[in-house]
Amino acid sequence: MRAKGNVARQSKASRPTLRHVAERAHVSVMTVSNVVNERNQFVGVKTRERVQKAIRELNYHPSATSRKLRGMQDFTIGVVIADDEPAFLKDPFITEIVAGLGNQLSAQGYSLSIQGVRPDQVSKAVMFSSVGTDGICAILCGSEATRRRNVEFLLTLRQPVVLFQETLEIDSPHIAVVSQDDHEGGREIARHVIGRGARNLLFLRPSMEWPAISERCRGIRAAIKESRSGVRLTELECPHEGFAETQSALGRYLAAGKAVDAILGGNDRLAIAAMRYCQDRDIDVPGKMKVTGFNGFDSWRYTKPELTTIVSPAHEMGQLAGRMLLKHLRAGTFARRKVLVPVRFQAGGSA
Amino acid sequence: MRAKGNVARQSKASRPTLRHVAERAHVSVMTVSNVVNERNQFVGVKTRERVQKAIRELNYHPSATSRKLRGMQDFTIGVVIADDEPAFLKDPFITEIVAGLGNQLSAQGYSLSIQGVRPDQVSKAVMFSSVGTDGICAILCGSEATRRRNVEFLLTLRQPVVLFQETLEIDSPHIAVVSQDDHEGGREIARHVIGRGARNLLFLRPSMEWPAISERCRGIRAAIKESRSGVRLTELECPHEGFAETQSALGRYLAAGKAVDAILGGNDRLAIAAMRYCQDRDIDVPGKMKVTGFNGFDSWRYTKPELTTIVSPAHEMGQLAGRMLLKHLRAGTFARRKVLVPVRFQAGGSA
DNA sequence: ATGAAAGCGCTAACAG
DNA sequence: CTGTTAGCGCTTTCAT
Repeated sequence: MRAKGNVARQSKASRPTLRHVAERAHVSVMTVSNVVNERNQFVGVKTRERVQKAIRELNYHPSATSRKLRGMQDFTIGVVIADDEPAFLKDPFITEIVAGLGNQLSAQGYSLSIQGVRPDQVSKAVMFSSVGTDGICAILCGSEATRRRNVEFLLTLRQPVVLFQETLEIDSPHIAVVSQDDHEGGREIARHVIGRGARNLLFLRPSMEWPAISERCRGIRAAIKESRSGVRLTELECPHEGFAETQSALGRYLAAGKAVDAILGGNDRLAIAAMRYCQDRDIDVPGKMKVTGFNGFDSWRYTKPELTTIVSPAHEMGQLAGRMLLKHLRAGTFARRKVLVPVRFQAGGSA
Repeated sequence: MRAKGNVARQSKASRPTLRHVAERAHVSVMTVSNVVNERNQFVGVKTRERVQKAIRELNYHPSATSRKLRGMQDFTIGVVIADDEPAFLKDPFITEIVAGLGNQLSAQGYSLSIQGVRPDQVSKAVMFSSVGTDGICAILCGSEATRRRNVEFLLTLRQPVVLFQETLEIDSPHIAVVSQDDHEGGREIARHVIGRGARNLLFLRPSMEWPAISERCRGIRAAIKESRSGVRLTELECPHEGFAETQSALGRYLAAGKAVDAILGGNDRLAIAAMRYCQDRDIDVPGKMKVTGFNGFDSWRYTKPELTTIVSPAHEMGQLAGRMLLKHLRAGTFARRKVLVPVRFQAGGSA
């Protein structure tokens, strides 16, 4: 199937190749290749100009796929985001990671391929049905068993993998984990509210299991233990993480007469829902009820009083993952298989 | 360079190929290929089992790159997001589009490649340095001249292109534009505040030029014209779109003694910044000052009173773009080159 | 039902 | 400086 003359059909089949350029410039394909790749030492000035002219006239763009096959490198990193909802980029924590990763990779000539997928469908993702990446980043969620299974699967790909916020113990030299210090974040935030007199804490967690959430909760427990006071903690699961659902779950809990003087949101969205719920019922924040969030990116500013929260280094985490992956591609191994990035406590008026 | 024995080096070089599987199963590569692609009619049952065993044992995964080259199709759509800031996925409008697109493409066996890039660097994006996509989606911004140049460039790629929210007139059968009805959205929101008595409107626009913002502004002007009243509109540019910067720009404007009774945010973030500014200075919202946003996804719920805003169909726009692109890949042309998706006015308490 | 050959577009290695 | 050869991993076509 040859090109159909000069009608610019918009299809791969009709895109010019090195050979077309070579014929047009009356040189060999190799010379064109040399020009395209700026190996100027190997090409005479006049020849180069002729070739460049042909390239322009034919509107030649090299085929990434051929280069990849020939070079046995894909110059692509794949990102899989496990999520139950189709809006897999809703969480700013995730978008910051992806943006950081993407920027880092672009700067090094790599592409980013991205896919959102249900936690139980990871191994069936289009991204893995055939492999066109040099390395993988994954943000997993779901039960330990599900995550374990997905990690095992990723290992079969024979590519370096960076996981975010994963707490499973993994014993492979080709899997690294990048996390923020959620434990310390939880500890700091609990210490803060306890220091301000709170005694009955309520932790709001999304129904979907994210390992990071459990870490935050463990941090809170650690702070309670350290305080040696009679502080109590209850966990409340908020189905679907939606605004209205969160508020009605909270409403049911409070209506049952349970004493609560601090609500610790597993993330900012949960915290804001709770705060608005209180304010709508004239429960003074922070007077009667302290409210804290987690992973403040922008939304902590949206409320009045501003949200006391933990600022996440998500963008840096993405960049870091990119650097680690590319380094593994060169070195064949990860220098560090576990990296913990510090978080920052940020006081607002809500607690 | 052969594989290095049985040590599982984690590199492309050592990944098993069809040939390895074929040797192990004592069949030809073609037979393995047939098994992998489930062309069961061409393979005997016993042979198939032997091959599957070899595949499992060697941990074979087909090479996407080879398939792409051989099939002259990349099964990949590229998304370029022009943005001045590195956090190119910060805007939920964009993430919803990307998620919608990604979901649609995955469902059809396509991958999504994504890159954020400065508006004046689009043509230098890694994504285009060599072409490994079948089609392109672009969210452009910047001046008309810049966008025009970028569109021209995209045309040289000889691929179908879907642009979001683009207002330039483009005359190519291979470029389609998907937009939400920003004009109507602006009109509705202005009509609303005017109906409630506002006479001096202030439109907050981000300093980066987005065509959609201009559309919203035009819609506002249209509503003012229709109202046949002495309503006045001023535009205020908010540098960097940041919270503090927006507030100080607004502060400077109001301090100059200009009369304003309604602030129309070009997007929700700007609106929320303005609303918080007013509330901190005891300017009653909506009593003394009406405030409206645009593109409410979640954050409209974060404020008290809740934000009156326009709900964007961004996810659907992404899905739609995906369908259009894949259809072009089959049909060689776009059925419609301009699609306008309706928006929905959503009343809150802020206006 | 199975296999051999050819070639997708590109580049490393070498020959002139 | 320029050209020829071979081959990356896969699938289409044709032969057995």
